[in-house]
Amino acid sequence: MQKGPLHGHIIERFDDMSIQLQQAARHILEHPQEVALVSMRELSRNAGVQPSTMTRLAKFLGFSGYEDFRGQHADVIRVGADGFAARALQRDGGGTDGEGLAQRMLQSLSAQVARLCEPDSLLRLSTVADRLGKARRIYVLGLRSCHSVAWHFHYVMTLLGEKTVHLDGPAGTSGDALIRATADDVLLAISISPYSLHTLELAEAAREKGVEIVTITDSEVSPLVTIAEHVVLFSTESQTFFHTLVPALAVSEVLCGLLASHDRTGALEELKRADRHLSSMNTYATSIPRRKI
Amino acid sequence: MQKGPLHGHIIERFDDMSIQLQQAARHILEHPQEVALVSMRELSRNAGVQPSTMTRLAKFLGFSGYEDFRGQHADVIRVGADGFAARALQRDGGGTDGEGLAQRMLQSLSAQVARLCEPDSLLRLSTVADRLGKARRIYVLGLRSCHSVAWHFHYVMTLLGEKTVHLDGPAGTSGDALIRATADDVLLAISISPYSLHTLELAEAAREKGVEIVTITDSEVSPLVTIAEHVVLFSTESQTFFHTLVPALAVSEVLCGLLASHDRTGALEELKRADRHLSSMNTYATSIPRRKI
DNA sequence: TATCTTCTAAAACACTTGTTGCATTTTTCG
DNA sequence: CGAAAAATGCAACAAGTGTTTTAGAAGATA
Repeated sequence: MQKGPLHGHIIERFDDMSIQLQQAARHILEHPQEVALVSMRELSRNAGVQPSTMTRLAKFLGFSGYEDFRGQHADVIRVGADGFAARALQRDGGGTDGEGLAQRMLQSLSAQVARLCEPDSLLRLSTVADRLGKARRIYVLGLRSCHSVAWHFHYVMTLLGEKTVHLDGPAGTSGDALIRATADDVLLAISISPYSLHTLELAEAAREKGVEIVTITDSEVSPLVTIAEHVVLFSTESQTFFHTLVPALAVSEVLCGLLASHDRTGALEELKRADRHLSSMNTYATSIPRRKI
Repeated sequence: MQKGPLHGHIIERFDDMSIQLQQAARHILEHPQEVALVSMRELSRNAGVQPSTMTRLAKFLGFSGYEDFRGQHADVIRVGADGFAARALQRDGGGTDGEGLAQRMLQSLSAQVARLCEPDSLLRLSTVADRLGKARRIYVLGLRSCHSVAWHFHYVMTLLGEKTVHLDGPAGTSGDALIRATADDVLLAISISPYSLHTLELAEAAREKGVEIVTITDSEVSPLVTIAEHVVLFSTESQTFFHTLVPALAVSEVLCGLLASHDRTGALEELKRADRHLSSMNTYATSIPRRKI
């Protein structure tokens, strides 16, 4: 039984309460969850107290009213679900309104990434990594907002070899690379709600060619789930009007990491080759350019 | 996140639901606890659905009404609290070596995003957001691995208007858009070590035209810092051979959020326009395609 | 005991809740 | 295309919510 800071607060002030208030408080100490789960009137009935007593108790404890009191209890339940989000609750709220939003966004993103550590997620991740590792070739498909994730996955994988093909040609040729896809290949499809129609069409087409589908998507009821062999889920919730792709990118990177760790020596070999090539192409600034002006 | 038998039940019947029912169900799948913790009307508001739809969903799932439905969810929370011994088990849980790496990666990523909440970071973020907000136009530059971040920033911003120009033309035309850049504009340059030479060259060229540089980069000694007016830093440390871009993407999203919040009503207006256009173009799958095979 | 203060019970209040019937829109199918 | 059916939004409803006010009961003080 979890007992938030409220628990201690109630005990502290217990001795100063009137008999009725104590009776109400005692019942709440024994059934903290019920505060959030049932109505005040029902709670007061169960506690053998008048409804008004509950309001008085809430105010006695320093809340603006019973609804505030219940809100706190609800929060305890919410964060109790995954202890990581507990940190998100400890917002000190300082700073300008802009900084407040930024802080809320970042804390929520951090928590969402942490939530991917659940056993179920981890299992799915390693399953998918295994499947991708066994594939002859990996076709990577992610349109619109998911382009960033798809491309990043592809980019990292190109450093490790040439297993991946990015389905994102210009001039509407996105899907053409699938021409030579076979049953030995896998399509990694990435999409979030609202689901791009083109992604679904291409995935369906690939499936009909016998290509196995693996998907990174945002919900159990994503249309991709119905046609995919393996699924990894992530959350897209954000404090803003648009969906976040930070957890999705994290998933993508983890998959890259797992794939690389399957064949550590081979990966290192390929990396060296990429390094040599890129430096011979003068791609990177090897030293910080002195200011000439 | 605990997901009772209700979870499976909803998924099972999901395909038979109408669109509105699906939207409600989707929200509940993602926030099962909220069903018990907030009122139906508030839940429906958060799900973007009419209150009646919730009642209908409950009945569709075989409950006598919404209150029954909520009761079930409350029960899940009640028993979940006691059976938290199970959660302790999943903490260090053995798992395969692959899962170990995944877990380490995710926890580290989560921590790195959380570290962006430091006051210094928050201040830089809001400063940069202000500067970007005042610019006539924002040129966005991110090559190679940073392409994903640059593109995602640009993509989100296109939903809000046409302030941004993505410097990423095909066939080596990346920088051409800078032709019409003036001192009223800002270049948002994103780069990590090893720094792409082309990025530095373009940034330098822009600066000579009087364009102010704002950069999202990985170090105080990044070459971009020397020519940039404002800087936001993030970490790229990862448990793998490649650098992570998850914190960078988080920074980008926060900037988008801040920019949108500067002009909330204008942003909403633009969003509606984008919505109308995209749906008229039939871009998204409005319903899950029934399996025809 | 008389008086004052504190506490409790009950009722009235304004408001929100979950629900339902109806008109309208959208989809389906002949 | 047009009729039938399904799905949706809207508004009204009764019931229940948390709160406040009131009057009276209980207890303390002198």
